[in-house]
Amino acid sequence: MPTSTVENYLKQILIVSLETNCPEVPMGKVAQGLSVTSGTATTMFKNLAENGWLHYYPRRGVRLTRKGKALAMNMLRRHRLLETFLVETLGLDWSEIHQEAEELEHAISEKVLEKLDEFLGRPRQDPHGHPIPSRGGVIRRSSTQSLLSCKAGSKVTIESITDQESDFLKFARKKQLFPGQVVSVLSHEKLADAITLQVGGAAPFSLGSRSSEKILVQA
Amino acid sequence: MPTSTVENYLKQILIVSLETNCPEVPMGKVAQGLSVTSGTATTMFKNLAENGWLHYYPRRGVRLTRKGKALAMNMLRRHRLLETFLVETLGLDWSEIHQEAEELEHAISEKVLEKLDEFLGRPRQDPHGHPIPSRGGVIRRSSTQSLLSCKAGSKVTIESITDQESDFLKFARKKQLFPGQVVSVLSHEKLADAITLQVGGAAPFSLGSRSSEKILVQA
DNA sequence: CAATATACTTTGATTACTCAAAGTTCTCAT
DNA sequence: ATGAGAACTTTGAGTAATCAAAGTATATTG
Repeated sequence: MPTSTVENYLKQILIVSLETNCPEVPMGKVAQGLSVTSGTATTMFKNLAENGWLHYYPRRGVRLTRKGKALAMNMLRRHRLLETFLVETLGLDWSEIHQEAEELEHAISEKVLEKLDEFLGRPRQDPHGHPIPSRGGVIRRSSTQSLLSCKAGSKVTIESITDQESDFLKFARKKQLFPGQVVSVLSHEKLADAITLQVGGAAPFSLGSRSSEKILVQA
Repeated sequence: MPTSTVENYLKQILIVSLETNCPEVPMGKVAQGLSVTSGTATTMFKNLAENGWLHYYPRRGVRLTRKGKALAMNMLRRHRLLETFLVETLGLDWSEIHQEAEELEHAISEKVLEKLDEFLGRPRQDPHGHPIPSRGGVIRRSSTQSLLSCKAGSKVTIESITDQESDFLKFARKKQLFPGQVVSVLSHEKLADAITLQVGGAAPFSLGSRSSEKILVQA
């Protein structure tokens, strides 16, 4: 039985590999994502490799085994179903659910998870717009296009917000940036590192590249 | 911030002290309840005392401080609200919820707990018939009368089942022994250590003293 | 190609638990 | 009041996870 620390490492590795579209993940990204020192992550990687969760290529990175990926996918499923429950059923705010789910995902059993999935009506995506893996670990491929890659004059639909920071999410909601919303790109100044948007009839506003990268869209 | 181990020790101490109606709890009962060796519990007690959760009287036992009791009550509240949720909302079976709640109670935040309480309609008791402490840590006094103390010919109402063992709970349900049920005591043979009951129109059956002690009733 | 910077690994120590087994104190029945 | 047994404490050792700091390999850049 994996400890919750093991679960966290594997989930983080999966998240990075989904983000970068590359199955091999460097040590540093994982350590940073989990807020541990690089030495700690190295030690843990050797441990995880010994237990068959991943392959460890020193100074190069890690790659999840089938077993490791299955567990990581399951963690993502737990996390996203719990987030959905917290928003849909209990009425918590979009911006405060990440940390809550982060704790609960290690405590919920497979049986309860199944009942919860059923209770929620087997949702396909969480409140951030992220796809929820199926019980078998299959996940819908996310859009590769972010607001940053949109041309001036285009009109796109928000698919998801790939950031868990409460402050950013609060800001996004205030500006009506959430899954399903239609956004007009008024201008895109590559050199100024800024993109100007309009959502619905509200006043136009600008986002820098850091922020617009976090918003995935569909044409 | 207390670890979940600390939470478990304090909750166990509270449970024993409620059961025995005595605020001072001997080491052994706690160690046994938590399935740890007596040495482990002793070490932990010193630690808990140092951190102000309880008073430790060597070779005599422990007594929760105000702070310790507050946390323990809160754990009981979490546990019982979660059990209620698992049965009422998700439809899990009465007999399988204890272990599930045991894990979740350490992971749920105060905020989510509040929302859950509201969602459930602020229930006063859990599926086993145990009172749910209020947010302030107030708890309804449980009945001191068990089936064991009932005379032949009496007719009583079940208040609660004070056992978490899945097998016993399954048996109890099969025999229609659950909170709210009315039971007739047909005979009570002190020497034979047996009590014979009838619930509704079903066939009478007998319980030993171990079992009948676990069923609290109101006249 | 050497110097440096970056990314990673190793080492030694710490914290929060846990157990087994040896040692101590207390109680109570003779 | 004493000696046996129960209940408790102490001791020594182990596991899982962590960090800081020192060490090593690799890439980049002048």
